[in-house]
Amino acid sequence: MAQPARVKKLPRLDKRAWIAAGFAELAQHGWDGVRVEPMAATLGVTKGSFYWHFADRDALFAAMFIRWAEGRVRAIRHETQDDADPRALLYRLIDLYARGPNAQGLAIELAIRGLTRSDSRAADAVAMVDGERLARVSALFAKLGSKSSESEAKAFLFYAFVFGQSLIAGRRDASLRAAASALIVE
Amino acid sequence: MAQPARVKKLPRLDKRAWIAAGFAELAQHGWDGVRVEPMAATLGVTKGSFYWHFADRDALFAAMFIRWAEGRVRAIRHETQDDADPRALLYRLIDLYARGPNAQGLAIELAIRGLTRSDSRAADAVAMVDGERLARVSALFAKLGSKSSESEAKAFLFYAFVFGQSLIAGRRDASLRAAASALIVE
DNA sequence: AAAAGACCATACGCTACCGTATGGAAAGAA
DNA sequence: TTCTTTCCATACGGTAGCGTATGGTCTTTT
Repeated sequence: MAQPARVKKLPRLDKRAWIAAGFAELAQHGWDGVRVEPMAATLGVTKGSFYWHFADRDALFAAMFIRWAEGRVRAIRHETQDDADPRALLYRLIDLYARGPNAQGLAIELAIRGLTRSDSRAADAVAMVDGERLARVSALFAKLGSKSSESEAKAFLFYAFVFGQSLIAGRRDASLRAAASALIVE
Repeated sequence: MAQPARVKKLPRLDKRAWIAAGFAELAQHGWDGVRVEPMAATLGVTKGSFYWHFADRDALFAAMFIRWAEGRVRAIRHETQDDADPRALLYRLIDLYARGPNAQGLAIELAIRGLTRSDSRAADAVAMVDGERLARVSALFAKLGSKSSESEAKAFLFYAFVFGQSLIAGRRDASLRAAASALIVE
């Protein structure tokens, strides 16, 4: 009596559920944590489920790359569609990636970027996302009056800063972050 | 006849050799690649050697954190001691971390930074290095005429950009990188 | 030369996974 | 209901790597 309780009733998982579980592990323990049997345990199933949905562990990785890229592109388009006040939007974007909220998503992004050297599929996904981001932000800077070449440079600087800041900031230096942001946006 | 040749004669390794091998693996295959038995094989010894020098695999990690932090701090002091032309020095620093040269060191740095969330020893090492870097670069900006608070913000922006750029740049966008660099330094 | 210490080889037990094979149960179609 | 498809459990065999135990071989000291 007293089942593990980890599960509501009958899981009946699909690919999506496994991919989501993969991202959860990736965010917390890196690629090292994305292992079939432990994930099956936390999902309340056995690996029999996994190997029905995926050929092998690597197939899950591939699916995660694709899903991540698609999701990111969609999110970026959504985040940048309200172009009433470009300057305010830029500040909001910085906040969006500033460690505090969505540490999850940031960890995932960094983990995927860590593979770009060795895994071409990861590199493709990242290239796709970066292309979308740079195009969108570049457009925002153009709207603020920059020339085409300058807006591209600013967009590059913008995103390089956003990611770099997430790497070096220790959660407390909010004032430093704000001051540096102003240097870019203003 | 025809030994494996991987080794000159009698290795007789010490801690340093193992740590160096650890960094080599880390740069190429991430923390996943830092495994005792495979490393022993490429070093031409057996793991008997490893477990004489280190208590366990984790002890190697700890040693790597410390060595990395020390080496980085030393390097930064050396790189920034020639303060004749601060502006030129800043450009040189950017080049130093721009993917092309020293992809090795960059991969190591990113790998270590990837652990800061889960491993406090890695977090300590990174904090130590960042502190040194920010202090040094901040001093450079001060020398260029910035006020204390502003020079700190610029230093923060500078290093955030440097690392972020290494994450998103695809080796070819040298012109973008140059334009963005000018936005910071000038 | 003999003893002490530093370094490594060999061999072993053990755990954590991977992937496969096969037989069910659950859910939908006929 | 019966058949079919979809999904999962169970049970294997296999590998890679961790850490230990023990004895051997250099190297240095006395």
